[in-house]
Amino acid sequence: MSLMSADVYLIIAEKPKAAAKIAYALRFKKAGGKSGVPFWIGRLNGAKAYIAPAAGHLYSLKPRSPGYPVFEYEWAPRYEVERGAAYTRKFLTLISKLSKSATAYINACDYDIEGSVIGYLIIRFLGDEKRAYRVKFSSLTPEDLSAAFKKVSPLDTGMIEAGLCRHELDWIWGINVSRALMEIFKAVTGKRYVLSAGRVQSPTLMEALKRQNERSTFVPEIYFTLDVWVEVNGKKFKLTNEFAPPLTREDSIRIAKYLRRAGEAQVVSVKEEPKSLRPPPPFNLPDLQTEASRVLGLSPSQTLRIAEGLYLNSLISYPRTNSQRLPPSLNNRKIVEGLSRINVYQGYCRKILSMAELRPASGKKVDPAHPAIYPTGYTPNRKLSRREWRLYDLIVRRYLAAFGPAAKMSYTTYELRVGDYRFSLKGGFIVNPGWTEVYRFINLRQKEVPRLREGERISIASVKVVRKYSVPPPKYTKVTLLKWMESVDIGTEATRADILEVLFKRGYLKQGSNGVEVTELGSEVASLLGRFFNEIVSVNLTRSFEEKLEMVKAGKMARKEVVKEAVEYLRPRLEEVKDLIKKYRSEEATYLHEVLGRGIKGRKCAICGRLAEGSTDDGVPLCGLHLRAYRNVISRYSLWKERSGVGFCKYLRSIIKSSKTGKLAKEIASYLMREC
DNA sequence: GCAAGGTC
Repeated sequence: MSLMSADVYLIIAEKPKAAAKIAYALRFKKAGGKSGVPFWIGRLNGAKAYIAPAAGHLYSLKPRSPGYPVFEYEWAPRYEVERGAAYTRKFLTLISKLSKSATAYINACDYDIEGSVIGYLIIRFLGDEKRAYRVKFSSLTPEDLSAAFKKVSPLDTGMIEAGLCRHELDWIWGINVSRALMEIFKAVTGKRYVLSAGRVQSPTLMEALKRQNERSTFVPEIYFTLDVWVEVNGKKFKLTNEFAPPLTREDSIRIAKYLRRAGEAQVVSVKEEPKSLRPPPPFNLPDLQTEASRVLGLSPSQTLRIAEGLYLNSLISYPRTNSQRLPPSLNNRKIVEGLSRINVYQGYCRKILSMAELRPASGKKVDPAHPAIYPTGYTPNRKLSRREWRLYDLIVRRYLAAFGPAAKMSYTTYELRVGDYRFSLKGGFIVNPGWTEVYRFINLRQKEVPRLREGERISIASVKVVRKYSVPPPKYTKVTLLKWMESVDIGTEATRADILEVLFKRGYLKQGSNGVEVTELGSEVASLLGRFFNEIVSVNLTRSFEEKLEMVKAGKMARKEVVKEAVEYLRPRLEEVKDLIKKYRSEEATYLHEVLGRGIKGRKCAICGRLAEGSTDDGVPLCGLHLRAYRNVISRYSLWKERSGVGFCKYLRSIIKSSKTGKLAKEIASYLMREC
């Protein structure tokens, strides 16, 4: 549809930077900004028009009552509801002022469900829903934007309803379950303490706990293999075994004897091949967070915060993006020229500028609203802090690398054999560092190998039987947990790092020696949630939200109906928790203690004192986790006996000594050692 | 105070 004639239009953008791009596309002029919020004036459809920015959500859901269950809420300005949201007030003030002379409203926020809600609420509270339009664009380029404004639509009711529904569902689940947790905590400990649960944070906590439990009850497998070294011209090289490890000690000794007796290996084939390593695509936020952690040791949330600062200083593009592609319209030559004014990049920039065409590498990930992260080419007009500079440097180098030539390596692979046993020896060197010259955070592995001919025989210097242990799954770090969230598609680019920090703030997670640890509180909260609100610890809650929201968007289900379903689901569970708490208070019942794992009634774990869930073969009571560790310790022994021939007591001593064995498994082994 | 989602 085209716009109806109106005297004055008010165009709402999602944020100041987007407003500026819309203004540029529509040739509007910047005005005001005295309040700290810029706006633009121009003409649209022959009539006067304003463009005013929001700053993301300006409204938020607010509870109508304390306590729980609570299903009464209303939309209110964010500065009234949230601490630290005072800055949103000036945005509302400006829009409200401009709205007085406006007679029609255009929602020009990002074309997704949140953008639909952001614009809609502003129009609902400060404008007029009945004289409102929506523009739809897939990028913020002048072409897309001016086309979008030539073909405006009525308000996108489906998207708005789906968006409102998402907010309401997250709110009623999150607020109610959080309040229930706090009430349980108070009943048990007598203390007030802030606890929380939510569709994204709780499955993440659960995942961290699951991994921790796997590790703490882990008992390694033992196996045996061979280390074979050859000697060429006085230099020793370790061979790679191209056969499955023999596993048992007995077989390994037998093969070792055979190899020693043979004394030499024959070169079966020689392969020399060039390998070319293409440059990586420019950063999206998850890639930037991963690399900033690896190279600079920054946490994902620190990276986002610093990147936001660089963005607000116009040094880099919008960082909350999932795209690994640069837009074709981007003037890369101009950006590289800009960067060449910074000394450290000058040499490499010159190389790039001498190329006839600048073609950046690009990845598979796309983002409808924003391109990959790139430097704007402006030089910093203030001194950057050390961290800012290092992150900026990482982004610039990654961007420049995208234009660079491939890195060239030369690899040599020898295939060797001794009888039926096959080995290989590989090495390589850099022919041309290519893009790694500028993105120097990559260490191309160079390894020296001797010069050998096919058919040549070389002497075996040594053969050793080595004992190996399998390793537990790795501890999560902030980065790998964030990647897990990404892999199961919960949270968004903009929120994942913050939600992780919430888990730390609540005291559910803490930074351990080389990764994330779940605290006692974290694991108790997780077990409470699993007992009373099982859905909230699973990623399936997000999946079911997505299905419902799709239906709301398509008009197949009403928002009210979806919300009602959630209320009907939650209400009885919340009442149940409330009743249990009452019972606990009035009758001194021990149930909540039990739920919290500090039971009074019943048998207790012989090792940690928690309520027992089972017992050993000799009838010793154990809690759930120690029972799991016990089963692992017992069941692993047959394999150890088969492969190494050790007796049970020696086995226990070995697993107690091994760094691979989990803490609880060690406790069980120590307990069992009493029989030795 | 509590969610998750935007962004200064």
